[in-house]
Amino acid sequence: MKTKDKNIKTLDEIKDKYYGKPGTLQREKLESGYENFKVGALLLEARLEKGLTQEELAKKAGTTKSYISKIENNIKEVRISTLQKIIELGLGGHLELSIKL
Amino acid sequence: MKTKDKNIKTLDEIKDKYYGKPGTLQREKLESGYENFKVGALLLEARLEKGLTQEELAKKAGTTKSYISKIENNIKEVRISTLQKIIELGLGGHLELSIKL
DNA sequence: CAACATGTTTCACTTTAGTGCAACCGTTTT
DNA sequence: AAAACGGTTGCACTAAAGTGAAACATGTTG
Repeated sequence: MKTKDKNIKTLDEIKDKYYGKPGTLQREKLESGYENFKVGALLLEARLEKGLTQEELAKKAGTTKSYISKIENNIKEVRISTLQKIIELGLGGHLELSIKL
Repeated sequence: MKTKDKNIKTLDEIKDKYYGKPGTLQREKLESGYENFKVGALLLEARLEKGLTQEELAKKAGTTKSYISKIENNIKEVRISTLQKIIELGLGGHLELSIKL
């Protein structure tokens, strides 16, 4: 890829590559945050906004790029505390949770 | 306790009991959603708003009251997908996630 | 094309969430 | 004061997250 060039290498290009063109099922899921499918997309987007590679994020968060990859591709479920840790340490942000009834 | 009397047996009374009077450290953490401490409080509040007992929630969500108790008391970490399941099946609501950078 | 960067995948190993059940503790209720 | 209700705690089991490291795919750059 090559996302180092100051963040914006267009998030949409990334989405196209990872989730298909707009209109496809996967892309719709990404956009609407369907089920836990959202988790990977959420982290991916946040990471790209920070202009970090998986490896950089992993190092800061105290984990490995392979694990980050698995989260972003929704291959592994993730604990809330783990996601929080990655976001806080790796991205300097924080996770917000809320229950809508 | 006795929360069946049409939902509101004052949420604040519950908070007092579980997290101490306003001003204490635990209560502050609850109110401000500090770290993963928030997860238990979040579920507790949502459940009380629906006027359900742990057992009723557990049954709907397909789990046990002991597990619900452990989540509410932050004794066990919880996966995002698991929390989603409990909220959707048990409370008829949904979990919202967002990353603040 | 060779070297490099980024991300994916596999394998193996340790820890822990998820689950069930049973016993227990305080409060209410009868 | 015994039974019922709501919640907590303990133990044991198994499925999967969490972790590391290495190999691989692919695109990019010198």
